[in-house]
Amino acid sequence: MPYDPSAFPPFAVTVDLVVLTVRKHALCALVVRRGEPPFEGQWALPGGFVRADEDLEAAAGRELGEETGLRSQEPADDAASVRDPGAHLEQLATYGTPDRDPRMRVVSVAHLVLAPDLPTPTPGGDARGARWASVTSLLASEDQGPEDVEVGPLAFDHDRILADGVERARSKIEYSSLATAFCPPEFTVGELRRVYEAVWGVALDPRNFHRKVTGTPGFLVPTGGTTTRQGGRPAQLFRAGGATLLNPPMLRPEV
Amino acid sequence: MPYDPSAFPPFAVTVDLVVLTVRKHALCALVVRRGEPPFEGQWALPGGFVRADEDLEAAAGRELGEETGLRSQEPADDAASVRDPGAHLEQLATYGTPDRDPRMRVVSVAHLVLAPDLPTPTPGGDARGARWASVTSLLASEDQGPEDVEVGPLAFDHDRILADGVERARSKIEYSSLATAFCPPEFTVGELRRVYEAVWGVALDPRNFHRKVTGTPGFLVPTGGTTTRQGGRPAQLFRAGGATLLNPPMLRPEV
DNA sequence: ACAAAAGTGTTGGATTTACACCCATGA
DNA sequence: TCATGGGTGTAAATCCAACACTTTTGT
Repeated sequence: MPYDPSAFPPFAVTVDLVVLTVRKHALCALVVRRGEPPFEGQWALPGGFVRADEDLEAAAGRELGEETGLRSQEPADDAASVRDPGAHLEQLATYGTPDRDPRMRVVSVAHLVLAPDLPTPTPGGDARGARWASVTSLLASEDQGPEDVEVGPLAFDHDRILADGVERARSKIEYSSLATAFCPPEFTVGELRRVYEAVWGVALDPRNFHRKVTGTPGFLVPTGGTTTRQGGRPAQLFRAGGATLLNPPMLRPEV
Repeated sequence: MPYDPSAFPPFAVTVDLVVLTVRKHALCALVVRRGEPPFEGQWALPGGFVRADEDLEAAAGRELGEETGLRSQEPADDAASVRDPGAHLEQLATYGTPDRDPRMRVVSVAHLVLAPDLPTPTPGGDARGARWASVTSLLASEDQGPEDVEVGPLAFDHDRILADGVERARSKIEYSSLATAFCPPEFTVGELRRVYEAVWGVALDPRNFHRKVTGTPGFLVPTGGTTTRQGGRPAQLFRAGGATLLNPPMLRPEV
């Protein structure tokens, strides 16, 4: 088939963001309220158009900064991760069903962001209404009654994008050190365990968990400090080590 | 930021295919020779434009059929998998670096296809020049000398897309039953083992492999027949069972 | 003293690995 | 009979789940 650059069908390309964090022992996602039709007033995932000369990942990072003030840090530049609450960013999947946007043909490249709990309850930036909502309430709203009435079904196909992102996060922390992206720069083993418990929605044995993560070489490096911010006996503080793969993987208990 | 549908930057959206199969104990990818500039005469991954009213996965399936005559079979319709050599198709990733195509801004949604070894050595269809090339020769051509001079570096960023697809296939057969997609409808345990060995490039213990795959409930279902097409003692024939997840996973030996 | 969270030790069961050994066919 | 691949048995090493038990703080 000969290639005719002037005859390609025109598409709009956007990035949508599944921004996840752990707050109060629950997995939460960032949602924004739409200011214009379609789906005006409804909640949606943050996102926006890719600019004409902008890389996809750069567009996702830009939108992330505009909505939350976060900065993604994929290649961890030296000690930048200490002074700045960075976040993990990766491409999730692309959604391009012809009628997913009633106005025009839009292909959206969704990205997944894992961020530590932010000091600001409501993320700042130029976002109109933005809030954290627990993913259980967001994902349950399709089938069951309105558990959290404030956020109904999300706009467009964002419920599915969110579900895909949550599933990706749940499976990826099994075999990688990605769960540390939910933690502040320095954290305890117990705090890391509560991340796993929140993301998976299960209870883990603290003793076995401790042995597992401290026994994997390169996964955690002790900083020397301790803290009692969780109460009880002082706990050692750790930073994420260089190891990005967790082998053997963390085992997710049966549901 | 107000939404102006008439002002979005125009993008071309394509699908590119990483079609993998196992031939003669080697993992091979389908490549086509480009007939026009840019990269005229160079080899590339098969692909093409997404039509104005076409789903992304449908576009990938259509291109697959045009290039190979294969049909994807994601939702395995009853016994269709028996009479037709189906193939596994899934979305891989999206590539949209601004200058990846010198002519215009092109965002390509790459898909991964795993297919059984086809009876036709050179895939038919409307493809000009199409051939299978071993991924080791394709991926080695960047660094080392031209091991297989006929296929040099691939056009555009297709070397990277291919590498991502191969890595996805290698990791996914660890914990899923996806390796059966490389096999004909009925196959032996030894044939399945040779798929793993070709994809991973390692040797596996035939006895332990046999116990592992036959001992996982729902993974393989015996058809009752036997074959001696590999020589030696007749081997039982199996079909892929309903189980799509392999737990505990197949362990990939250290390299 | 007590509660709470952090850690260590130990034991039984499951899984993996390595390899000895037997089975059924074609040449 | 021999080569070839298919398949079963078994013992050592390893890994994981469960839980008793000790440590160190705040109240």
